[in-house]
Amino acid sequence: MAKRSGEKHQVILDAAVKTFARTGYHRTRISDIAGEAGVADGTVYIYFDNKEDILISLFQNLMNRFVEELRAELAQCHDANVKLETIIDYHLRTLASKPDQARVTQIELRQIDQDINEGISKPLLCYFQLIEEVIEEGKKQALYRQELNTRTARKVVFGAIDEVVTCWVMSSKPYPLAELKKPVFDLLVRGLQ
Amino acid sequence: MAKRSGEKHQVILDAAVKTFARTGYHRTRISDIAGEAGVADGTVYIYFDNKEDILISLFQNLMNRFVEELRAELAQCHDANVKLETIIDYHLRTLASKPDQARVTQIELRQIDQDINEGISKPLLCYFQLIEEVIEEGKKQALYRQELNTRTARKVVFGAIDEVVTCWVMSSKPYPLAELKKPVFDLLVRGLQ
Amino acid sequence: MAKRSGEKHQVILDAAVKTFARTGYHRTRISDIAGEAGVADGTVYIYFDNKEDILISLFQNLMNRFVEELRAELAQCHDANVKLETIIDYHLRTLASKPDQARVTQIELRQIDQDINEGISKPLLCYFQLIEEVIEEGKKQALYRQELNTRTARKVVFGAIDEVVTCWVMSSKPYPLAELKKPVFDLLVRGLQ
Amino acid sequence: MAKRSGEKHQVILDAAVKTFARTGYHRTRISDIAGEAGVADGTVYIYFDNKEDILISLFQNLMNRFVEELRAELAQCHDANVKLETIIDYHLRTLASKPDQARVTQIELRQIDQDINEGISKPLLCYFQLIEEVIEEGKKQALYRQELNTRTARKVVFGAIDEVVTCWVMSSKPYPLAELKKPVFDLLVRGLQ
DNA sequence: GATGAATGAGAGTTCATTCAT
DNA sequence: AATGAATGAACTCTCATTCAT
Repeated sequence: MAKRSGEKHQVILDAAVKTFARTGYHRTRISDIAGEAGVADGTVYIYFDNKEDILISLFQNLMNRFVEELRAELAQCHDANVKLETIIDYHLRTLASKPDQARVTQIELRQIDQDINEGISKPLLCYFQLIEEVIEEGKKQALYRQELNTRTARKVVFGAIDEVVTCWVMSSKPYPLAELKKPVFDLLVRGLQ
Repeated sequence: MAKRSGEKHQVILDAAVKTFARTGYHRTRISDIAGEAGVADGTVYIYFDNKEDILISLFQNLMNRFVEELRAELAQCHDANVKLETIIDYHLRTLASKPDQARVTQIELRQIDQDINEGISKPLLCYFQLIEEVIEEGKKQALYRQELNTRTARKVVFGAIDEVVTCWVMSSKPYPLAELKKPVFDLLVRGLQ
Repeated sequence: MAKRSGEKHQVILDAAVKTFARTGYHRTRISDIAGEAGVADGTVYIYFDNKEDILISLFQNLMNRFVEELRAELAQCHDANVKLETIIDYHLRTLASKPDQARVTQIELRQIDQDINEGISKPLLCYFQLIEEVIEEGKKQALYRQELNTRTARKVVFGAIDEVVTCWVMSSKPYPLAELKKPVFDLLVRGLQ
Repeated sequence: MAKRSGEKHQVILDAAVKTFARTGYHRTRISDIAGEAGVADGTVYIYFDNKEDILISLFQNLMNRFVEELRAELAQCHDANVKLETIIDYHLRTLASKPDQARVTQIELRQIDQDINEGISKPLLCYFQLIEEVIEEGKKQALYRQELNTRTARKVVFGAIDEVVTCWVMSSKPYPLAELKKPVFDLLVRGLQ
């Protein structure tokens, strides 16, 4: 059984983000993470069940904070369009500021059988839920078409943002991700109307 | 080094799709593929350099045919909107009809370091190119906004379709993927206008 | 090095018998014993040098008490046949009443390199000595054949009892071990005469 | 799945006997066996499932041949006493001539959870069966007491022989094991009468 | 004396890849 | 071209033992 708290827990998690981003999930050995964290190999197993557990814990940590903070930002606006803009802005801004985490989220995380793993799908579903709520709100506010299928719309919205981030992560030349907020928002909001 | 043709080449490729889809790329052993193909383990190495090469060849095969056929269909229409609809329709239709390939494309393929691997990115860029051409055409036909950033728009379009397919692949309950063509098209076309 | 007495010493020993009997020596972790004893892992090492030391201490404890008590019972009879009967009776009775100890004695103890380990062989030799004394006595009392090789006879006697106990320990269906005293005694005593 | 035949199979088995006898089962590493056999570590796993499987295969091999040959020898005598003598003689002679196998049988084999492992118990039960048949025969021939409990008698007989061999294996000074045949037989046959 | 987090050596096992046939 | 037995590097995970508190 793995301990879910403690200082070392976080140290290992931080080392894992760095190492996964640099080396890739499958090429990363437990000893790489342990070395980066400055602990013994065995110590990793005090805090995590195995390598996959580290990656999932990582993602859960990130996503929980992500959704929480995003919800807080959304609470401050009432217009669905503003909320949509906030989602896009927050999503891009957050990942742009943490390239290592972005890489892990966009690339390494997909190295796991996602269908089986509810450790990944559950936190993600929270985010999906959030997007769908905003779309529903837009429909109620008569900003978006009534015949819009909320679930499909959510897939389009998330898919669009996700692809924009993935391209940014994979790009060999760096460019400001946040600047894509406006064109993406323009496109999506018109699509929903 | 590796022989790129021959009857067995295709037999092995077919076996690989099936096995990757069923077991997942990393959990699939060369001997599994060889067994499914009815050849000896060593024979696989006559036709492919290594395991990764199989996955990439698979994808190149699929994408080459995909882009080729799509280009043929697009050649028959002139209106950019119709072309966009054709892209979405063809994309969804093709993957819906070949669930194993869909799974490999959406899930297993992402298990490889994509940034390094131009074997994956090149065929994909052809498809991206195709989408961008259609968007450009729509701008020329004054169907789409002139200030639209073509590259960003392409990301939104591809991201949307890709996510729709991924959700379908990951879904535990089967549903008709092709039916999502209309709502996705409606959303994207309005976004572009 | 290790403290050989104290209340915790016995607590740990008791926990070890239980755990070895349940899980087997090699599959038992120090932390299992510590957990069962309600002490910290490190505490075990205050009282014992290592895992093997626990098993040996266990055996020495048991055998010392065993031989001591058996000697006391034997002191009360003079006829060698009665003494032999007492040995068999006591051996079977003792182990029958303590199944955990029986399992450790018959099975787990044999998981150690016995030839090297005088911690095991010494207490055992005391018991062997005891048996040989009784056989010698029987020869002096003209109950047993003069040409009997005492050492070989002892091996037969001990081997017979030991095997009977082992079979009982390994049996899936429980049965009364003590009832085997009479047939075993009958067989052995005739053999010695 | 492990192959049960082939030249290497036997080579590995021979190397395992030697290594187990020299180093002890638990201290023997797969690489030790592989090295002794002159094959790669991985090759061992083509022929055996794991380390335990090697030990068990070893024992099954030995016991099958043991029981088979013993049955052949017994077929040539009709008197139960002669048969009993043959059993003891064959048992001692066989193990005396193969000290490595004797050590594995008497010591290393007991390092495995015997109760769970029918790979060990089944071949052993064949031998037990054989002994019991001879005792039954002796009762029918009116050589042995009618009230003798066959099962208990078998335990005494086997336990006696087994202990004699164990003592011989553990002895620091070598001595001729076969010479113990006569005293052991004398003792057991009188016991049975 | 007691704790229990941390250690790190160690071994079993897997499987992509090779190559003699 | 085809085979498949053999290879051996690679890596995860365990757990007895230590030691700072």
